[in-house]
Amino acid sequence: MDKYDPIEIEQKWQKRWEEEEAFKASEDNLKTADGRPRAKVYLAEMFPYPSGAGLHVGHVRNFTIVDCLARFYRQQEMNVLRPFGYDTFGLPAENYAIKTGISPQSATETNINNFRKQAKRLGLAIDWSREINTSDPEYYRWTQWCFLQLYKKGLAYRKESEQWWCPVDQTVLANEQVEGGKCWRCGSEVEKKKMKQWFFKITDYADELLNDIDSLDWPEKIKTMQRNWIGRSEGAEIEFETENNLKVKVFTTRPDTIFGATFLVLAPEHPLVAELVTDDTRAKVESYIKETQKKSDIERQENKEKTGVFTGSYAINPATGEKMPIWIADYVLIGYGEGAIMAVPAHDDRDFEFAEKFDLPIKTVVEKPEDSDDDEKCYRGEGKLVNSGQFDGIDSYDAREQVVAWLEEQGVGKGKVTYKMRDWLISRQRYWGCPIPIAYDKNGDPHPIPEDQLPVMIPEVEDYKPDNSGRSALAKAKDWLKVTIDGEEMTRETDTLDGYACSSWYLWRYVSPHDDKAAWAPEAIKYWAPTDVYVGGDHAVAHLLYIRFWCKFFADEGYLPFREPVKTLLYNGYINAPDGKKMSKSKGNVVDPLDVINSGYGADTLRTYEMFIGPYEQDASWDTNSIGGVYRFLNRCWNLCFKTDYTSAKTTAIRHKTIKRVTEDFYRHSFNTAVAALMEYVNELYKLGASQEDVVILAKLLGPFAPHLSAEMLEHLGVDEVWPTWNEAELQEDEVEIIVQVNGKLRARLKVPVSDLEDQAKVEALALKNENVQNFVKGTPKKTIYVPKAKLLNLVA
RNA sequence: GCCCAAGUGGCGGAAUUGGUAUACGCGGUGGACUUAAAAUCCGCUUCCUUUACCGGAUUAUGGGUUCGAGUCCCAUCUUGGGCACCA
Repeated sequence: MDKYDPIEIEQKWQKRWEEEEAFKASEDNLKTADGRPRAKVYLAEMFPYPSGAGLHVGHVRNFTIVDCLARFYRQQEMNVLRPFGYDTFGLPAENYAIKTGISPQSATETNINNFRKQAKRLGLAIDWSREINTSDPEYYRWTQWCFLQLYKKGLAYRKESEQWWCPVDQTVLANEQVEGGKCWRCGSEVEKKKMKQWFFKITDYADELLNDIDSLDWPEKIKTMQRNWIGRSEGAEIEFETENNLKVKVFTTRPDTIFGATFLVLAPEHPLVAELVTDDTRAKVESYIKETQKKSDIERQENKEKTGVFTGSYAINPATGEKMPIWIADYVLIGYGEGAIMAVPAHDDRDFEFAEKFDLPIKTVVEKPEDSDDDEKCYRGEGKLVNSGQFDGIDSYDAREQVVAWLEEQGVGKGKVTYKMRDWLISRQRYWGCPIPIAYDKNGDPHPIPEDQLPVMIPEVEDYKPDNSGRSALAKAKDWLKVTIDGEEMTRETDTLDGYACSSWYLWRYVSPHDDKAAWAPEAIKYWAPTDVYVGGDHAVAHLLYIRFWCKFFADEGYLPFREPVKTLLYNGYINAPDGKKMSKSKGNVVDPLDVINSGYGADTLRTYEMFIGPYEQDASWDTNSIGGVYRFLNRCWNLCFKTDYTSAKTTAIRHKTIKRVTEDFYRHSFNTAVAALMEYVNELYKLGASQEDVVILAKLLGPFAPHLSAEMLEHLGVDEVWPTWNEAELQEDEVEIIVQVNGKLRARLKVPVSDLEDQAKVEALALKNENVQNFVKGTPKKTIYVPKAKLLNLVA
């Protein structure tokens, strides 16, 4: 070989790694070759959905981040688990089946084979013996087992309610899957539909899910989104009695303002509306409710002009004894709190707007402090209470607790915490998902499928289309529908589980992927889990909240010895097309990573380029020119090893400096600057000449980014891959450069021997002798600041 | 509307704790090699002034703290993200 040939080198090493099963992980691998203990590290990317289009440059970035870390830790002689799998249930495969008649099972298999082949071309340090696939019965058997554990504890339950329904995908959606009133997958406007559906009771864990966010080493952005999603509000539930002796419960975060509550507002869907409406208001109320139902949720959100009607009934304010008219309005949402509010127009924008429009009384009960610069008509802040009976003069913030205690004494209210987060809707009226392991008896009551009858297999059908009755294509498998439990004939559930259920536990399956006795083996989970570093660029709320929920649940059940599944989360950015737009087939601006490899650049160049493109957490645009620069860099590395005679140049300091920079950059996940440091190192070696030791270090440091080239170089040099260490003492050059500033502006650079660095008098004298420095100082400086650590002298003239 | 993050050359970006702003790469440009081109190698490349040195300006804008500010503080502008009638 007289030229760097990435294709040849990569084929050679990929074949060898495959034959040697080089990245097989074992929990018995506890000691290094020379007997030192190995620490474990468990790394994973968010496993991909294997689409027919194959690998995308975004996958490459995601996988390479994990791979760089995995190889870095391997080279540091740690015991690394770096598995891989496929998230295969979902609509694309099913829609493809409806269109072509090719079964999702078979399409998925084709896609996985293609994906695996492509992933292997990247030279990933994966333990391929642990590959998992969520639509494999060996896997979803345990997804069903997980469901049954939740069911046993009452955390999987069935409830009839209004649900988001996607008319195009013909299935219900979880709240987390509705984005701005549209389906997360197909983008069509969702509707509300009343259906009996399965839920997971994630709200039982709301408090813990919220509190534990603080302790996570996750990006602040994700943590904030999760906090907002859970949306905890502290306040009170207050009961208002109506004139016809009905009780209306409301939720408020401002019980301190109860003396200012002048009317009640109920959501149009509120169950008490029918009883509150009077004969002379009935027509108006009914037409308003009808109008509201017709309006889509998007319209309701967009048009914030307040609308509403009076029911004709009154309630009594328990604090003041005053009569309060009861209204209905669509700005009050049925799904939050009690679906009803006490309106305090003086201190709430929405209530204020409503009161102005419908001419309802506005009563001030919180005094705006004199120094407040709030000039809104309606004061929302804190202040002294007024017009509030025995609470007058108390600060509104302190009054909250006192008012609640007082209401409690009278039996009309109590403190309450409310969350925006709802329970997780998991039923999907689709074929290509994990069947819910439930059957119904003659009365329609649900029974769990016994664990020894798992898995509930997905039946083969001819036609994958859901019918418009709201049932999945599973309903067409007539024989499959029948099941006998305890001698009783029953009918199977035809809904399948939300795909997010399947991905809520896969990180634990990886530790014992072929175990047929348990979802995960207790010893293996204790050794490997939790996941040390998890890398992905999607699912900030849904998936990343669900795995936390399941983790806490299974910890409570004694199956997991930890309560958070992921220690460090790296949230990587997208790679956009060269024009800065999202890559998409329709725009024709997609860069295919396999094309990049096959064009002659090879996987090492692709990997290194994607790590060099910018900070991993930022979006980046593909640059066809820049990748050439990375290829040139790897060429120069190859040349230093295979085409250059070694010299005895003085490179010790730069070599140690480079080891330090690259190592520290890995610890702070600054991959782009680590590559830059290696580039600088190579440039220096080209200038000064390289010793064999210099090239050995280069080969080792290159390992995480360009593993094939690194392996080729190490083999040639006859050394192992063990990560090098640096010596602080070797970092010092003989001579150092001292920056001389006058009034903070750079005026000279002085070369002094290292031994003089701490000698301020000597450095100062030398600086003052400098002609250019004298031009600005003109005599003796007024003041001198010397910072040897920064190699900087500042003279104040 | 509310909350958060970010603004650095022609471009992607670097500067880890307040201490040499513009590392590294792209692009551009000059040279070597070559009959020629590609590839490769060696320079230069923030802007203004200058043959050059020296000098001046510059991290969105305006102020402030400091011997010293891209970094800290205040205000303004712009961009991106999240939330959005959640009582």
